[in-house]
Amino acid sequence: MTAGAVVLGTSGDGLGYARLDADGAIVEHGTIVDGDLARFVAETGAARWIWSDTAHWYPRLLAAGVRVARCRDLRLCHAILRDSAFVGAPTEIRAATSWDAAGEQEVDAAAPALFALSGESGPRGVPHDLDAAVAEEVRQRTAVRSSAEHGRLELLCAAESAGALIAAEMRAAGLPWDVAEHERILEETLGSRPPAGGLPARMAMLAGEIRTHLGDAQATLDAPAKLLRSLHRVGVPAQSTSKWELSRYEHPVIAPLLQYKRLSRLLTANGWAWLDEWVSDGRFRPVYVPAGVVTGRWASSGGGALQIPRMLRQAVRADEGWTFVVADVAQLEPRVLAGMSNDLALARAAQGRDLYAGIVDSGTVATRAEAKVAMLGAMYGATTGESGRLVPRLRRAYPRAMKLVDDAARTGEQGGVVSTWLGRSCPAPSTRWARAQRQAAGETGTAVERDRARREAGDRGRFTRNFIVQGTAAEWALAWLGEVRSRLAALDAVPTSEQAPRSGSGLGTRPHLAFFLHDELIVHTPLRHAEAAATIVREAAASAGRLLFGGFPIDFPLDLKVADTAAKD
DNA sequence: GGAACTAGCGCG
DNA sequence: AAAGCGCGCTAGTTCC
Repeated sequence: MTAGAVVLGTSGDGLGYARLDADGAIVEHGTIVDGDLARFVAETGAARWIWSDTAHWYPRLLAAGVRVARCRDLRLCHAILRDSAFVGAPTEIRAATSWDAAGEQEVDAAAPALFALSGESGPRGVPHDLDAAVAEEVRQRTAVRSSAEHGRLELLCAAESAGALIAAEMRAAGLPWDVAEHERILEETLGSRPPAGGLPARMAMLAGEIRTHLGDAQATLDAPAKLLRSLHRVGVPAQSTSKWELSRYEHPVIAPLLQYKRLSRLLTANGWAWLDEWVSDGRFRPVYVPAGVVTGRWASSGGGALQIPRMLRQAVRADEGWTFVVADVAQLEPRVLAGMSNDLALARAAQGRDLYAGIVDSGTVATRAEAKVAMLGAMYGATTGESGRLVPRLRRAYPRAMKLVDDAARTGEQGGVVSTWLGRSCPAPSTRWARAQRQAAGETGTAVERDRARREAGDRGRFTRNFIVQGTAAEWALAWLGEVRSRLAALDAVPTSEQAPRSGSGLGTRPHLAFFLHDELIVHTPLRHAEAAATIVREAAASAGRLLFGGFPIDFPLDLKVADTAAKD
């Protein structure tokens, strides 16, 4: 049983709390002795903690070894409710306030930014004081209750808040990273580590080869415009230096150049400098930014956590005595689309393992590759090429699903707002966009302006078309993640001898989430709990499907493995 | 000498 | 082949 809802915030010179009843009335309030937040939270026990910004409050709790089961992140929920088309009539939540501020990033638990410790809100940050939090919580409850879709909005706010907890915990725990293995990959691929400023051996060799073919010993390889001119001089009429473009030409310079670009990418994005900066004590600790993407997907800040290249995944290595459960959802977005649109034909094609194979089996297209490119085209708004050619076949086979994305595109083109399944709405178009559309419609502008307006309308249509699907997929993933988190927390702690001390904040006493990337997660688990953790990950996927789509027969099969590395096969 | 920009490529 | 959505990051270039 929970002890209800408790708001935390600064109060006077210190910290205070306020316990709320179901109507949002304060039933008890007080100050937190000595500002000892961690002790207060630990002693209060189970509650739904309501606070301004998880990134502000939670890291210091984790640093003290205190984990909470549930919270309400007022900043994140404010952003959802403020913009949601599911919140009807004008409510206070729509008024411009300091709750519109961006969140705090990174609060390093070991050395917090000054403003993060002071209890004051940061520059242009959300307010952290108790009174403001209580008032905002009441506004949010009113907004949710006033909605005809209060069930969905409540679900979304709960999932979003759970995600905020997870983001902080995953940073605290870190992703186990084998520095020696990473260095082995670097040396094998690039050659031995160069002195500062130099090029690794294999890159230097390739550079020499390329310059020979370019007939210019001084040729610059890292500046696209200059490289393009060098290529033109030796008869390669490329329009850009992108690898797709270059690979179309036959010239002895192409192969070493493409290889050089590949190695250069590894060196600059994930080379030795990256290791030095981002991996310490055997952990990669990125800053996750919940809802950092307009669709509700997470973003990350620093270290490129969401872009770990496949070739480095074998450096993700579990602690001794521990292992990973690595799982991703097969074709999450089209499955979510089937659920949103109530498209039983698409749901039937999705039943079992491979949705694209199901589309082929239905006779809609001939090959799996065609099914994939057609489905991506439908969700992204492809109009040309093979993808654009195949989309009409999907329209015939899955009219309900296709109507949903086509309608979303039309709404967007006309300047309207679309929403995800649980009620996250896309931003309204900019005033500049709207003005350009009005002028084009009134045929007052030049032909160039009208062309531009038409193109921008199409851009926005493709955005809103994709928004509903990508955003709902993000909601499904949050529900999955939240369920995994709470069920892992209920597993028994392992004996001290089997714990992972480097998974900070006491998270190393039992299986914990270690990584999340849109439709994939990694659980770091003691060997003895690996099977239980795998079962939880699977069952949580089914649970997330039911939470969003009730009894609608769409399943969410996982590619799941228990392994010591995160390498993809 | 730094801010704002582009090109290119990694991830889903 | 690139196309059609959403990102972050680095290096180079341009502009103040």
